Amino acid sequence: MYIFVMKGITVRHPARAAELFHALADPTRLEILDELKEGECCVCELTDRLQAGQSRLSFHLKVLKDAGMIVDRREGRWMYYSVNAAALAELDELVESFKQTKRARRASGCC
Amino acid sequence: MYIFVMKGITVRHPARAAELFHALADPTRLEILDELKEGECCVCELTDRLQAGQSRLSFHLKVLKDAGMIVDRREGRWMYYSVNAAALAELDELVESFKQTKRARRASGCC
DNA sequence: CACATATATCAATGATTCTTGATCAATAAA
DNA sequence: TTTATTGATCAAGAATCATTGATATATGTG
Repeated sequence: MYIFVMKGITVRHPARAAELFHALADPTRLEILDELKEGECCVCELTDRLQAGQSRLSFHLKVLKDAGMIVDRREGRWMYYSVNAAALAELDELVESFKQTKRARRASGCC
Repeated sequence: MYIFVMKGITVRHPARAAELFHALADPTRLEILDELKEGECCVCELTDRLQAGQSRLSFHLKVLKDAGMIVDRREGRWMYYSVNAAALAELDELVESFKQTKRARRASGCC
């Protein structure tokens, strides 16, 4: 489960990295993020735009929130969600980590 | 299922993006990638390093390969796997896409 | 050819995830 | 205080995913 987002903490934590990627591993959640990147948005608005049932949307918002991808804010009876910039930075860092230290492995002789 | 990796094709395809992220949403697969980023590697070597059973490793390699994250090459009886640079570029592009067009949504009035 | 090795695939099982509809909690308005 | 609205949570079922052990498919060697 998501605890906090901090620069540099993720690369050596496959479980946390997997959680973050899992949050992104669903078309509905990607569509939610696609909406949220335009700015903060309430659930009812997302329901309209994504043609998704309320509990289904709520489920996916929870996954995204638990992973730290989005944050919420209550205003009256509305919940407003928005993308968490820190998580985007964390994602960047993770993707960068895949590219590091590509040194030559010994050329021949397996196992 | 994965078909091909091409710059620019993914951002508007949530199903493809989800497949790519799903491939990364597992600690074992992240550990595989962590090994592969050091260079091409055969399955038996991964089995040793990751302390994972052969069929389990084979399963995860297939998921990564189907998603286009890695490529394979046969040499004699060994299969060598390595990271697919094009997929890394695609990932970069996807993460970038989360940051685009953060224009202000209308300030008040929900639904 | 017979045998060994490396790896893929298959089948069964258990675990996790997603969807749906129902209910609950909080807030606001009449 | 009753009623409406927004959204979270819960329970059940379906779908997907991961693990394991067994078997199949190369490929190479004697």
